[in-house]
Amino acid sequence: MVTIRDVARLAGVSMATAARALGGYGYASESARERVARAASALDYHPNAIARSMIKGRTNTLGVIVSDNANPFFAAVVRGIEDVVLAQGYAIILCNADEDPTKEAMYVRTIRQKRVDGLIISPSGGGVELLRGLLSGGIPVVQVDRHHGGLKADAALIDNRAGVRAAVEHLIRLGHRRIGIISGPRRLFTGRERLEAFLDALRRARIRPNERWILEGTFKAHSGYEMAGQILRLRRRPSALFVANNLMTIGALLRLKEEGIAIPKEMAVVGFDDMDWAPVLTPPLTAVAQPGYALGTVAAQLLLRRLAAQRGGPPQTVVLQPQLVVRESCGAGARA
Amino acid sequence: MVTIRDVARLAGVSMATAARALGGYGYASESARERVARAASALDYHPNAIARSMIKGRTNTLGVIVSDNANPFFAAVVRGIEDVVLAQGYAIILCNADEDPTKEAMYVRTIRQKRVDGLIISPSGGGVELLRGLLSGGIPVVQVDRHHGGLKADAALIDNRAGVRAAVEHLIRLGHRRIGIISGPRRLFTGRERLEAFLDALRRARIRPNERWILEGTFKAHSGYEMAGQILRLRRRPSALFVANNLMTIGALLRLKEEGIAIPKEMAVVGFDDMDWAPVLTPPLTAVAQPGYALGTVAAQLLLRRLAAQRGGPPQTVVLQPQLVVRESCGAGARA
DNA sequence: GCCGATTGTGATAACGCTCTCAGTAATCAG
DNA sequence: CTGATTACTGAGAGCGTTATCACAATCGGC
Repeated sequence: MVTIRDVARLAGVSMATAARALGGYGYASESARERVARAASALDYHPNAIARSMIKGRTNTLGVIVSDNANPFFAAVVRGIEDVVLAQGYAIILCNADEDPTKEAMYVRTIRQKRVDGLIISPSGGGVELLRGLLSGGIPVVQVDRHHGGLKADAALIDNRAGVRAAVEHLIRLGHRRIGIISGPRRLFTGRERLEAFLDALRRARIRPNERWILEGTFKAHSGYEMAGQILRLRRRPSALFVANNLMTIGALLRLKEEGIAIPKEMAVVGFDDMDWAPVLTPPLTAVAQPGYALGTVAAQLLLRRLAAQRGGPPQTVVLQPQLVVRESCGAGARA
Repeated sequence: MVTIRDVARLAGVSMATAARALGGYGYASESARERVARAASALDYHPNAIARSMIKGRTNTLGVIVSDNANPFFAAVVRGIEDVVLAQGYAIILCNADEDPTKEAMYVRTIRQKRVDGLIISPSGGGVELLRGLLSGGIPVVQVDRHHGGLKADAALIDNRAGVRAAVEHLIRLGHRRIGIISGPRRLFTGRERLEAFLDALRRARIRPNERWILEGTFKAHSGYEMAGQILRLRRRPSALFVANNLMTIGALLRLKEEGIAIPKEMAVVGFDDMDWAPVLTPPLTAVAQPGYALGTVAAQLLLRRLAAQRGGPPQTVVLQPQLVVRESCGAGARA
């Protein structure tokens, strides 16, 4: 690999001068500048960012840890982060932790060793000490989508409660009283929050929740399929079903289809997290749209702000509002 | 940030000994090892991977450049790459080039400056010189999904032609003669290849392609919507439509739905790239399933092989077979 | 009691760059 | 013509590791 020393030699100047000419800082005569540039391109010189990081104390790299990039929601978040951060010259290291605290911890350690300038993480809820370590080591951390109460770090969140409430109230408004839920795992922040909001919404309408209609899934498509099957096997079924994330909604819809259940007549369905394909379903799916891409951009902006103003101020939380997109899977809508 | 020098000082040994104790190489007495370990954890020491890379000449980091991580296909590819590569201790830097040669070039440069150990790229078709530069600089490059003929680098590809042929032959077998296509941009490898394979398949069946039924889209959902609209406006319409990627299929299906076209009766549809939600559509969508995740794992393995055996052998190409998943959107299928 | 091997230790030189500092030559004010 | 300023240059320190040496201490074999 060709170094700045080689460039300097070919250009007939010292390393220092070559560095100044290439880096565009300090003095360098026109002729020196030109000879160095010519030498650099002749040798196909590419500055070593590693060596530069060594001195500058910054890597222009950010860590991003999400649970699963193959989930369209997180893919959108990641995309949002990247778009914002790119303009400031940062690259991102992407990690999929699969909601596994061990894997997450491993990644946090790696990320830290690589001396990223900052970290955006969707915490699984496991050990928070490592993240605290990052913060006290001067590496800003921003939480996305979920947040850990005990961590004094910025967060970009979705108002899950408002989204769930809108969905459930929509069902109630359409006359549903028997409402079931396929929720996420309790150990996950979003899993808990959406379930609690669901129960809250029922309570508010003076509807007593039926335990048999509350099923805890894993946020994976397969579990949506399974849980929907369980609900269908009940003698007394709910008339409406709220599914707490995108993947489980696919599974649930598939099961309902396989069992020949008419939507919304025999079972109304609302999903959490709207997807591109929701309007092409028959009937089009009513869903709570989460602004995933925007969430990523906000998280990135929070991080950039921290990076600009060294360790300034108390943790900040930005909450984005989801939007209930009413289509026809609950009985409402234009062509219902 | 605490360095190995601080650890050494606290443990009462030299830097060299501390490094040996921590790194587990060379000699270090039991007592030294223990004192160093204690000092390290007391100080919350995290080794500086940047400094290590400086010496070792490797960063344990790989570059991944795709067109858009928000596209589920690429998200799956990225996920596949990461899963394989993680086991070998590599982290990945993710870049979205948006099929933009300028952006891609910028990323390749950044990636190179960061001295990644290797690069997996889905090339947009723009300048290939930079990639050649990487290769001649000793940094292995693996192409994924697309490939550039003029680049002597490994590639992991999908057999687009076979996939398209299977889709078109399926339509023909069901009696369709008037078949349209919403293709991808000609400047992209996959765009060209799928269109050519489409024309080939028609030719093989002695069907003369109708130019009005050949529409070039952008591989984005919106263009699927637009192009489907154009087809519907024709006086003489095709009876079947092949859509060359996942996003455009969503757009096209939406348009067909909005215009009240019955699938498959008024228009049969086959999509390229199967998606989780394809079976929940009404009717379930027939599509060519691309093994995106597997493609990522294969690309990663090719890269790891290059990294293990220094610059060994001629470029290798692995071609994965797609699979036509027959459902009911073309008129075939169990419940057609 | 000496030799060679084994075990343990600490200086110190890299890695490739940036940045400070000293020094030279040229320019300019007085 | 002197002293100060400006324009430019190169030597060299240092970022935090690893790797190479030289050297000290211990030990077994004769």
